[in-house]
Amino acid sequence: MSDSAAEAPESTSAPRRDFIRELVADDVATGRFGRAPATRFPPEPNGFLHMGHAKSICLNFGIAQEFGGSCNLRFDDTNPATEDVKYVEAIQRDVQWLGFQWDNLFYASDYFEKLYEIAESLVLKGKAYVDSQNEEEIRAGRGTVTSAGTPGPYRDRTIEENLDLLRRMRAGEFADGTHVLRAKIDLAHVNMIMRDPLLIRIRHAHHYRRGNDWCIYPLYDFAHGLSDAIEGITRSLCTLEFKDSREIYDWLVQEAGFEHPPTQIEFARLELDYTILSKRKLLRLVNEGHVTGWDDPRMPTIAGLRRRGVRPEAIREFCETIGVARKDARVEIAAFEHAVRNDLNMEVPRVLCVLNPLKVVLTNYPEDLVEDLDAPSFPPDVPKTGSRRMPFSRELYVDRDDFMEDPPKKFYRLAPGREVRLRFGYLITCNEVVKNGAGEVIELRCTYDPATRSGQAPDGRKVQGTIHWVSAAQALSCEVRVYDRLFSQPDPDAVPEGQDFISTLNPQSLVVIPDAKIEPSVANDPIGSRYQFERTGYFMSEVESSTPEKLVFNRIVGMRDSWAKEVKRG
RNA sequence: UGCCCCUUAGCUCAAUUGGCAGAGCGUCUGACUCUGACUCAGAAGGUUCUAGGUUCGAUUCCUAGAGGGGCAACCA
Repeated sequence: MSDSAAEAPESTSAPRRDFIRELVADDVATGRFGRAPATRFPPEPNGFLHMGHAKSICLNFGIAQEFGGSCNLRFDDTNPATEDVKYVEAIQRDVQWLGFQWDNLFYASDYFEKLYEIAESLVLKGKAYVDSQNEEEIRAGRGTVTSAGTPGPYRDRTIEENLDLLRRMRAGEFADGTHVLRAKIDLAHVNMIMRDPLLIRIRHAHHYRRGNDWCIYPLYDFAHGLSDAIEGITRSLCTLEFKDSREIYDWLVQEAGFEHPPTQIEFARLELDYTILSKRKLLRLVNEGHVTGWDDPRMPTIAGLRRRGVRPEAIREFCETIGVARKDARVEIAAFEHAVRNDLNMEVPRVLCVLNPLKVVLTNYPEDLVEDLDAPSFPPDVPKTGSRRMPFSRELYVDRDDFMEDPPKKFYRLAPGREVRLRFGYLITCNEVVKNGAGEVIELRCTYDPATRSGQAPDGRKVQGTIHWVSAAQALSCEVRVYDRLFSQPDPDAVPEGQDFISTLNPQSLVVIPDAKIEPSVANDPIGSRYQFERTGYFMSEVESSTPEKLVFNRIVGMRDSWAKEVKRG
């Protein structure tokens, strides 16, 4: 102990400290809890995990890792009406996919007996009573934020009577809603939550885990802190809206007699531009068919992001950059997209894919020649190696966006009389524009310079533009699903009276391109492979619907596009 | 109308606890480039919500006010 300073070596790369980590570091330094830091991630299994949960997961599990503590996964399954085993399974899969492993897997529903014992002990101490008023009467008796509540007629029942009633509640003698167990605190308390909060209610319902063997269900305020205490949690991290619950949390763990009980710390929940992070609202999107399911690639759920192609590394990095504070936070989607690109940039191979094909015929290229061009799969600044062969021939496809008949001056792609470089290939010049009867451009007739196979002109002339292409005969047809933000405005809830977030759904959030053309080298890659389609974005072959015969790709995120900004500016 | 929380750059967060207000993202410029990507360099951007007070000195402490948010489910 004399050399305690040596036990806490200074880290050269100290993790970013937020106010919670400061507290935990202090706990460790002072030995406040007499045990290692212990956290928990406590979802209710009534929906899929989303980015907001990811923030909480990274915080709780991250603290455990950084401070040599532990983190439990606990299902707060105290409401039989909303919960389901399918959510339990999805949540476990998502937490692990994010890269975290819990020290213990617990269920609040396993604590029902212990919680009941605590309830009896509260009754015995005169700290809780059975109230037999109905819901309306209880609400009326609670008063309002500006006026005190008034005691109901059952508040002064004897301990014996309360104990008898509570036991009979448990035995299933009473119907739903006839009785409720309440803490006996203060009906005039300034904190509404402390006005004799409800502890236990009767629910003759099927619980996905307990079946029908239990009929009195603890409410959140009663179950949560005591569950934390039972598990030996030190710091119970939750979001800001539970601030007022802290008082009942402390009251209960103290009345229940826990030594060095956990304490609650609140932080701001995450809000992200152009999407919604509320299980209730996401459930509505699913139920009303606005999306295909919880794992629709447009959903901000972990399952949706995974299916879209986002890697867990990107989510973790994002959670680190947004930090933790007590201020309501709405984060720009650009910050998330940056994290996604930043992660993928260093990891995935490059490939050429033409989303909106426009035929190019090289009039001076031999009719039946097919060359094999060597194309490195990574740019020089990515420390990975590998290359593939790209067939090159007389008929190619380029992207319609890369041609303008009457280009503005800063457009340095293809246009009549202009020369561009085909990525990994030759320099070509557009000589002729072929149109159909409707005046639409349907083909470009170009010439290539045979001396430029290296991509360089021997005479040293410079071309500014390099565009992507595929060889028409060898290219694979594929479906590309271009996903965009789910909502059309940063705050989907900011709507006029009488409307709700559904009205702000972005009708362009999914654009399906049924017949894009991709280079043939990807033909035998496993489904679920990620790529950068050069100059276009990051994509992953769709796990649910891609087949070797018909490849389907999800767009994970587009490239940063300064030309698009230029165009937008006019 | 009561109690509680929050307010620092466009956004998210820092500021060694009272000592010259910084970073990442975004924006703009430029360099580099066979991706208008990446990378690199630089710039713009601040009445630290406001008004008082304490102090040699306040983003930090105190008072009042403004704005935003939470609390009156037998949800979590």
